[in-house]
Parts: sequence; C-alpha cells; structure tokens
Amino acid sequence: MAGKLEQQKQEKKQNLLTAALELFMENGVAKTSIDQIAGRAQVAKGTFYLYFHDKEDLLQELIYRISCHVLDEAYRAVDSRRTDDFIENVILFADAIIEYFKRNRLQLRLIERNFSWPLVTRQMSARTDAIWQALIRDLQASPLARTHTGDEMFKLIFVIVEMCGSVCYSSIIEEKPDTIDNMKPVLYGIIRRALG
Amino acid sequence: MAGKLEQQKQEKKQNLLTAALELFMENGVAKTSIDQIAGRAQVAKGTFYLYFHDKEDLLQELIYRISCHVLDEAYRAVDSRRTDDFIENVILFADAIIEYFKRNRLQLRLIERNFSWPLVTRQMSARTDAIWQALIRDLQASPLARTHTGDEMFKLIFVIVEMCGSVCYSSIIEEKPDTIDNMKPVLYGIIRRALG
Amino acid sequence: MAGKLEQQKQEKKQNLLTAALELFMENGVAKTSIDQIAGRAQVAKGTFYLYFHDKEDLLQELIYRISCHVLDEAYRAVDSRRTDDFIENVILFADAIIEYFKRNRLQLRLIERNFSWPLVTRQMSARTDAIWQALIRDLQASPLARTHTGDEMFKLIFVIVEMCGSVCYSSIIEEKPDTIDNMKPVLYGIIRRALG
Amino acid sequence: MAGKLEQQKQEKKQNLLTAALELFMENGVAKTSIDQIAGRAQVAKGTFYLYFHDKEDLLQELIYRISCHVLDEAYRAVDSRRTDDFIENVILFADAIIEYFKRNRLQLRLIERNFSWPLVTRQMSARTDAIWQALIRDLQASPLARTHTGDEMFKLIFVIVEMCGSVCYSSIIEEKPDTIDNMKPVLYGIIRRALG
DNA sequence: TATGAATGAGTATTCATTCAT
DNA sequence: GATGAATGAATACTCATTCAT
Repeated sequence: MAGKLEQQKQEKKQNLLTAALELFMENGVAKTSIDQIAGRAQVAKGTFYLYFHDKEDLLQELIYRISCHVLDEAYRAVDSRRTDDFIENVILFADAIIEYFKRNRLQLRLIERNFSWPLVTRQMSARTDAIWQALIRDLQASPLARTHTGDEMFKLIFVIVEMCGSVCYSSIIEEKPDTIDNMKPVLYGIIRRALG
Repeated sequence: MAGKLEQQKQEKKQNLLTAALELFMENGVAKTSIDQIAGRAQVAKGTFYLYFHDKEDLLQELIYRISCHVLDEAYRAVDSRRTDDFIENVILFADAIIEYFKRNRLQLRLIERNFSWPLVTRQMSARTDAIWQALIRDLQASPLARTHTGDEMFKLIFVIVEMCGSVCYSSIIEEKPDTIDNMKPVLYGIIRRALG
Repeated sequence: MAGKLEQQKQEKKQNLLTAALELFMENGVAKTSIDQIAGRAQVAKGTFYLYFHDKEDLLQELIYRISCHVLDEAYRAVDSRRTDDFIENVILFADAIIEYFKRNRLQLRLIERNFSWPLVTRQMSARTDAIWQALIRDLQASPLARTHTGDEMFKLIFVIVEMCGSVCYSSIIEEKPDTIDNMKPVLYGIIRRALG
Repeated sequence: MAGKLEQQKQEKKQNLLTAALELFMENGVAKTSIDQIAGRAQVAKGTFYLYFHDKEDLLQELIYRISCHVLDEAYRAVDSRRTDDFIENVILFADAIIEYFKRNRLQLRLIERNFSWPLVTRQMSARTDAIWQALIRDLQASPLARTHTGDEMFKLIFVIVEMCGSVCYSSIIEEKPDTIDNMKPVLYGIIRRALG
C-alpha cells in the first residue's frame, strides 16, 4: 500500500521535530547539533537532510507548528467560554495565549518574538485558515466594525498581539518588570481602552 | 603619565566596539568572528580578550551603549519641543525613538528585542540615571499620577515601550503588517487611549 | 519479445550515459553526483547500479565512446579527401581530430589526456577494429614501411598522436602557449619532418 | 630574534608539504585527507589552514616546487656534459628530465600533465628565472635562431616538451606502448628531425 | 526489474581560546 | 600590555551504496 510508506515518512519527520523541540528547549538552538537531533530521533544523520534543508529550516517548521497549536488552543478556549461582549472575548483570547505560554515557558523561549507570524507570513494550512476565517467573522460582527475599516481593525489586533507577545516574553522569561500575573491587569486595561 | 595610558586603552576598546558594530550590522552577529573584529580594529586577536570576555560580552556592551544613545537623543528631542500635554509628550518621546530606528534600521536589527533593557536591567550610568530621574519627575507631575501609583505608571510605560519596540521591529525590518509610518496612527491611538 | 526488453535496457543505459556526459561537461566529474545523473536520466538512483558499477566505470565507458567517435569521424574525413601523399594523409587525420576538439572543447576537457587509449587499451569493438585495420593497411602501403618495422611505425604514430593530443589540450583549453590555429604550423611542421 | 619565528613557520610549512607529498604519492590526492596530512606533519588540523587555503592550493605549490626542482636538475645535468651540438644539448636536457621521472615515477603520477607549466604560467622565482634566462641565451646562440623567430623557437620547444611529458606519462606510468627506454629512440629521432 | 528511503562513514572548515615571546 | 601562531574540539554536510518493497 502506498499510504503506509508515506505514513512512515511522516512519522520519521515527526520524530525529528519532536527530538529537536526537546533538545532546543533543553539546551537552546545554538547548542543543539544535527548529530544530537538525529541521535534522539533514532535516525542516521543523513536522514535529517532528507527531511530538512538545515537546522534553521527545521526551526521555522517548529515555530510554525507551535504557533498554530497555540492559536488553535486559544481559539477553542474562547469558543467554550464565549460571552456577548466582544472586548471580553478578545481578552479571553489573549489570556488563553498567555496561559499557554505560562505552562510552556520553554516553548516561549524558543519562539522568542516569532509568534504571530503564521497569521501573516505563511501559506495558511486548512487548520489555521479555519481559525483565521472565524476571527475575521467575529471581528466583522463586532461593534469595532462600525467605526473601523477592516484594515484598521487588522492593524489594531496585530499591535495588541505583538504587545501581548512582547510582554509575555519579558515577564514570563525574565520576570521583568514583574510576573506575568501582575502585568495582566495593565495589559488588559490597555486592551479594553484600545478597543473600547 | 597614567592618564595617557588609560586614554590609549579606552581608545582601543572603543575601536573594538566600533569595529564590531560595523561588522555585526554588515554580516550579523553569528557570522562575525573575533578574528574579523580584531582585524578591523587593527589589534591582534589576543588583545580582544584583554578588553572583553567573549563576543557576547561585547554585544551586551554594544546594546547598552546604543540603547542609552537612543534614549538620550529621544529625551532631548522631547525637551526641545515639549508641550503642556503630558500624553503628547509621551508620543513625542515614542516618535523620537521610532524615527531614530527608521534612520538606523541596522542598529534595530542588531538590538532586536533587547531595547528598553538598559532602563531596567543594568546598573545605570550617570548619563542614563539623569534621564531616568527626569522621566520619573515628568511622570509624577502628570495627570496620570492622580489615578495611578508609581508602580502602576511604571508598568504602563513599560508595556507601551515594549509595544513600540515590537511594532518597530516588525514594521521597520519586515514591513509587517505595514510600513512604520502607516502603523504610527494605530500605535499613537492606542497610547492616547491607554493614557487618556 | 525479448528484443524489445533488451532495447529498453539499452535505451536506459544510453540515457544514463547522455545525462552523465552533459553533467560532467557542465560541472566536472568530481562535482557530479550519481544522484544528479540518475535524476537527469529520469531513473531512480538504484537503477544506476544496475547498469554501472560506479561513476568511474561510467566515465571509462564515456571516454571510450567519445574516442571511438572521434577516430571514426577523423578516419572518414581522411577517406573523403585522401591524397596520394602519405604524410599529407596523416596530417589530414590529425587535423580532423584537432578540428573535432575545437568544436567540442568540453569533451576534450572531460577526456583530458585519456584520448588515444582506445587504440591500445581496450578490447576493440567491431567498429574500432575496422578503423584500426584500415590504418594498418595504409601504414604498410606507405613509404615509411620501407625504412621502418611495423613496431617502429606504430611507436612513431603513437608519439605523434600523443603530441597532438597534448598540444590540443594546452592550446584549446588554456590557449597556452597560443591558440591551436597558431600551433598547427609548428605541429604539422614536426610531423612532416618526423615522417619525411 | 624575528628571523627565528619566521624560520619556524617555514619549517612547519615545509613539514606540511613533505607530509602531503608522501601521502599523495602513497595513496593518491583524492584519497588523502587534510586530517592525514596534518597528522603526519605533526601539527593540528587547524594549522594546515594557516598555511594553505585548501588541498588544491597545497597541490599547486607542490607541483610548482617539483617542476622547478626537475628543471633545475635537468639544466645542471646539461651544463656538466654540454657539447657543441645544440640539438644534442636539447636531447641531453630531455633525457635528464626523463631520467628524473624514471627515478621518481610517483612524482610523475602526481604531476600528471601539469609539468612544464611553471615555465609559462607562474611568476618566476629567482631560481626558475635564472634557468629560463640561460635557456633563452642558449636558444638564441643556436643555429635554429638563423631560420626561426624567437616566438617560433619557443613554440617548437614547447611542443617538444609536451611531447616528452606526455610520452613519459604513458610509458613510465602505464608502459604504453612500451617502456620509456624503448620509446627514447623514437622520441629523440623526432627531436633530431624537428630541430635539424 | 525498478525504486528511493535510509544509512553513516568521511571530510572540510571554522573559531574561540591559550600562551610563549 | 600586546602579539599572533597554534590548537583541536565541534559541526555541518555529502554521497556512494544498500536493501526492503
């Protein structure tokens, strides 16, 4: 059967990604060698190059996958607790992302400032595309749509996401200027005023 | 004379910093070797280790110096055009920083998300300290002081600076989601509402 | 039908040879991988090993085929313009070879100093054998036969062919010490004196 | 003393060249790794790159040095047995080169067809330059000078050297079409006629 | 026969760091 | 202090060859 081989290949690629993620989080990207990644994935070194062009290529794929995963989880969190208040939904969304990174500090350290890119830079996969469509629908149904064009709304959301990501990084990774829990009120205050 | 020797040493250190800055901006930090830095600074490789522990050490010093320089320039820009409106002064400050990085894209690329740290992380030099004192005084004299504690104000400002830095990076370096000039209205809109 | 299968195999082998020749001439032997050869020949990498033992094996076959082709063409050129003067016929032969390599510099570069081998080293195929027989007949009918043994004549011709091949390489590939056209008078002068 | 360090460096370079020559002759260029060269020269691998850009760079230097050495030796051989007959002197020269390569087959295998280049391609060192000057003087004093221009004489000699080198390679390395001793009469016969 | 995924030994090259001068 | 030759561990990447399908 043709599908079986393809499945084995996907499995091997997944093994490499998983091994790399673990090692990147344990020792950092720079201090992880292809040797180690292949070793932990239980494949030969040459096999790595069958699936990725180089370490950077793998890292990009990893960041993309994590970002999609975070967005997916965040959007489902909003869906399950959705209110009638648009702004509160946005804050729920931001909070879900923040909570994810609180639970997964090492992933945040890995991603650094590269989160949020998948929304803009990459071809969207079926999965991200679905989330994105839903977000757009929500935005257009919101009170914001009465006073802002689509482009304006997009930029506004973009800046808010950047702000959250940036503060996440500082406060979760470095606890600067304070813990993320102590930064949340400030952050959500700004979001409320910005969208209100 | 002892002073002359000291002066020569400072000059050598400065040469190394300048050489490194040039090379980092030309080729990136990772692709710059200590060989190259020493070469361009016209000193022997061993001499490098007389002044810095390693490349990272030098990079931190560089980031610190650039950050101080940006803040200094921004604060002086505000001073020369200062209005009675606190919020507009904050925006003048942000704008001065943004304009600096517009003129010095490569420095922004080098600093990445590390800007703003000197305010918080480092021992303050006489110079930064003075700016910082002035900023605190301005903040305490502002209308904000009536509704916020010092700590709250600090966090608020911190988040705003992070937001500006982050958007600077995206829009100046990657033009995402738009040019920085097109992002300014969104950014300043958020600042006005956040502080208003 | 067995013949059809055999034909398909020969076609595949020919495809591999053609692909390899192109790649060898484009990038050089060392910088051509079996991957690339198989790729251009539109067969799987493993298939390569069904037809050749390794890259060197294929290269030898290629050199042999080219050499035969050159000799064949040169001999036919002499035949069509044959004179009564033996020495002039030899020069016609040399000239035909030189002109071939002028038109096919890249083949010359590939063959390097390996031309002329097929005359001596390899089992002769029906084709080369025929040419060789004709050459021998010509030699024995020549005035040279009166003063030289067969062995002496053979060595004489061998040295002349080596000389031509060597000068071809220098002058066509490197234009040293001059272009091949400017070297011809010297070369043919030596041949005339050597045989005269 | 400054000269001592320089001397040590030259010694190290010489060690690398010697080690490489040995290994190239034992196992061939392709099958010799930088590792091995450095190992046999008793230096660290990195040291290799202090003296040569890569293996090819070293090989060129080796070929150049060997060529100079052969020419030097051949010219001195002629000097010590010089006759009044120009042609016989040329043959003495050729014979000295041939005898050198008979004694040093492996060097011939290494140099392949690259011998004679130093005369034409490279900046001449003081040493080669001296030989070259002497050769030119001899040529101009020869009877050949009465019937040939300098350029013609140069090309004639060039072709003869190429011929000798090429036949050396075939007969010494591969004994084709016969041993070099059996080829000599043919070779010298051609030289006599070509110059006579 | 044909395939192409997998292998892993092999190699070139870089570069931070040391230390004798 | 200053030098720069020497080091050698570290690492990325290639590619001929095999073999299960």
